[in-house]
Amino acid sequence: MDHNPEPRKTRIQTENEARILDAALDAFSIHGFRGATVDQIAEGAGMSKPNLLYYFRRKQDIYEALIDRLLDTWLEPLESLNENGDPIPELRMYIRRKLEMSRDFPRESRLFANEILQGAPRIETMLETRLKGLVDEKSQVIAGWMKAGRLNKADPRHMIFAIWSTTQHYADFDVQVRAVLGPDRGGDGRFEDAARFLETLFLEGLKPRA
Amino acid sequence: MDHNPEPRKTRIQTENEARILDAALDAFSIHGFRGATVDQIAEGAGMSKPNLLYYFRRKQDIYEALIDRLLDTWLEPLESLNENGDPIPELRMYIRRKLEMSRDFPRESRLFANEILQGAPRIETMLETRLKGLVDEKSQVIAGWMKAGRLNKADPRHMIFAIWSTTQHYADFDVQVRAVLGPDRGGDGRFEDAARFLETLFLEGLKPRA
DNA sequence: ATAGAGTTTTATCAAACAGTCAATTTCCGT
DNA sequence: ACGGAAATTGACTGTTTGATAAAACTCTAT
Repeated sequence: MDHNPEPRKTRIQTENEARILDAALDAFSIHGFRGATVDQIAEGAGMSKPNLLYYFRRKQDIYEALIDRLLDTWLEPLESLNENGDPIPELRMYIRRKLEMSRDFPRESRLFANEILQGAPRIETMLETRLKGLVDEKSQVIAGWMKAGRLNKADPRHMIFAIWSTTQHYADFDVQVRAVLGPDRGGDGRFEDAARFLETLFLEGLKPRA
Repeated sequence: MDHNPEPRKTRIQTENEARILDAALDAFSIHGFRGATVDQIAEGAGMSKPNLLYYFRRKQDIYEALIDRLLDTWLEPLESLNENGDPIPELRMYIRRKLEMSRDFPRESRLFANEILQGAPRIETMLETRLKGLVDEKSQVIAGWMKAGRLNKADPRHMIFAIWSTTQHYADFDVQVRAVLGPDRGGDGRFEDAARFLETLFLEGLKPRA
């Protein structure tokens, strides 16, 4: 019995949905849900507004499709934090991967930032269930490492916040970062400089050993 | 000669402008410039839209007034970083004050975040001049401390980014922070927990001395 | 108390907005 | 090549939005 007659997608449908989501990512990541317009997205996707609305009936449907697609990718680095690995390389890896995501998917990062800034009206439930669940789980792992003396004792949850904020900063506040660094240091090398700094910060801290 | 006949403000004018700016801060900090509406601000300020536009002729004028008022307050903590003080207490103080600003002025922080997220079209020049100038100056101070062996060697500019991002995270991503911490740890104590963690992170790092 | 500046409201506008509809055109398996 | 499904379009609707004009009202200094 075919109880889930998932309508198979045509070539054109697949292509156009991809074009729409890409253009919508441009718009929503900069202006947020309310600030972005359907006309703007349609123009970015190279099609008329009615045609766009043939694929996504409401503006909100586009937005939700984007958020859904984003979540798995976004949480994957934390999910793959391995309890049985060495704490230091595990942490180093996590920071590096989060920073790479800021470099490679800045629009996705900004979309997420915009949603949270606006009070996360559309993903609040997900924050309280899936995200909280994941952080709770990984906090236990980190707390275990700390108890075993393999990491300095500190609040694991705030540690995760610190990794999120420092790495996502290079996507969300990119304009500011580049303005402050100037043309010389603000080029492509800024992510390597950031990686070096964050490794020092998170592992060694700033106070000399004395 | 009175070449700048600054029109002195009446009582009503002073009161109403304050009410408008307060309501506008609510709206712009959540929805950004495009997403916030004049009607919404007028309602928040408890007056009709034409009345509001009697005080600020264009929506953009309200926004710019807010940004102007914000900037001095926002940069003050970094400005007061004292070259002649001890590096460790100076850093500790700077982090603490930035965190207090996130706690006491979350709307202002979100307004700023929204502006940067949107590519900072209205303050780009200021970022490249005033902000860059200040960061350049204070980076020299920090670099001096590092050269003297009073701080671990690291990129001062990225160090400032790290302090900005970690502290502002508690204002800009407040919804997420509270969702992840849950009702028990997400209460008013979260800023003290954050302060403790950030002090450990920035001074000691996470790798045990061993 | 009153004149004039300062304030508020009613009515209104054109543009931008999300979304609909019927008619047309394109695509694609047979 | 053809028929039906899929895709596209232009014309349109009702609403929201930023902004204006003019008339009516209120405050305050004299």
